[in-house]
Amino acid sequence: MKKQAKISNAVIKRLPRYRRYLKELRKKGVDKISSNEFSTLIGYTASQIRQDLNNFGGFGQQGYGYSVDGLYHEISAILGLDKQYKMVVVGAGNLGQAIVNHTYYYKSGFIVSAIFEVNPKLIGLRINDIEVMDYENIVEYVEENEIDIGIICTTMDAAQEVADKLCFAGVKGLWNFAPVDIETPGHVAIENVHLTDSLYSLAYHINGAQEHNKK
Amino acid sequence: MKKQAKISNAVIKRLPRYRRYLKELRKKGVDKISSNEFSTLIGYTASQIRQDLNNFGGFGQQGYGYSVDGLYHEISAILGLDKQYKMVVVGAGNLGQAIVNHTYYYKSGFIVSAIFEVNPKLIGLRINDIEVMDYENIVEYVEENEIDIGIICTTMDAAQEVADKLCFAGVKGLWNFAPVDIETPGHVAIENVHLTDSLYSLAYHINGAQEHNKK
DNA sequence: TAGATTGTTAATCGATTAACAATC
DNA sequence: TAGATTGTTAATCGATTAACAATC
Repeated sequence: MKKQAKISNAVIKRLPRYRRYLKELRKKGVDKISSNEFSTLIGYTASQIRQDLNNFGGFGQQGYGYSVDGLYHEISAILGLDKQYKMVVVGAGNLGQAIVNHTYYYKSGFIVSAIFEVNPKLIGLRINDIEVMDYENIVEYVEENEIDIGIICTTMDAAQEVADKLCFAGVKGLWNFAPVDIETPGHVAIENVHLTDSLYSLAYHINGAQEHNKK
Repeated sequence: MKKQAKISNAVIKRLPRYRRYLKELRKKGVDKISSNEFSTLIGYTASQIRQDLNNFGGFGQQGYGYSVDGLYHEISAILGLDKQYKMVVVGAGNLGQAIVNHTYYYKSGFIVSAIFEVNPKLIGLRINDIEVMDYENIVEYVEENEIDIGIICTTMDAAQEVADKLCFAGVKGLWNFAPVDIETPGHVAIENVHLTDSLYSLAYHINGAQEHNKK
């Protein structure tokens, strides 16, 4: 088995977008699409689309294009969306609750199996029919239930310690919403979502662009 | 006034991170920092730090380094965080509510002044002391109150129409959480936050990397 | 002044785009 | 077969890193 060259993160970050557009096309009953047609729709160059897809294999057919349904399933498989993931949320605040609901609605393969909290007033409650458990028991739970993903919705201060515990307990990935950059051992994937940073870059674009001239 | 070269989005996206680290340093009472020390801390090369900052002006002092407090304020100003922003949230579901709370806690300059909904059961309620209003009245409200930012927490189907209305009513930027790519006229800034895409790229990193060999 | 560290130019690296041969 | 469109190599572009002169 030939070792494949590492695929750049820029490519990976485009895959979910390809998939979204393919899903829509599929819903509309479109059978095939050429890289040129796809380019017009999605806003990447046709060249980039072909390059991106060819990182994973030749999914198209010369003279014809790409099968919408076929490509949709290929990309889903590449992303690992043909598998199931067991997740725990840490922090039952507003954001934690929203994530529970959000994923509940949209992501069939991503199952939130428990929520962990330190606040005794919240422990024992059910959010979206998922139990809020005592943070004390998190390691035991994650180990026993073979949890894949930990979702960190804690304060900034607690985040790294929570991450360390989750990694120790054996999760394969962390989805971090706390406003710090979480560090994980090399074998644990990490996706930092910095909502505040996102809002700040929006603020820049609203008014910053023309005001900061050098000299 | 010399026209400045356009600053790449890669640079802009790093600014909030610089600011976060500077804020921490400031809290710890650190007065000055060299690009080398900052590099160790933040994980960018010293060269990149100096390049990034010099897009906006010479904030450092040769032989000394950068003033933590000074740089913190400079970056804040570049991002436009010395200004206030009036915002409306569209969609009072879980995500909308979480955003209201989230920004309420963290962002002093970003004020949510109303939430808009189509569901009559929610209209009239108060979330975090902010009124939930009828979506029917959104254009009038945004115009009269000179709202700067619209936050879209609707379904995929409604998102673009909501965006169009907000742009028509005069917002300067949109923060979109619906899982579609929103289009705006050139003068309206747009920041798409695709949480689902983020989760999917995490899934890829959990298991995808080694399984998709070509041929 | 000597040492340190920036600001800035030059070199390198990586990602995107263009071109075209392969092939359906 | 001829036309279309991919897969892939080559060219370009932009972003990052290295090097060093300027200067505090």
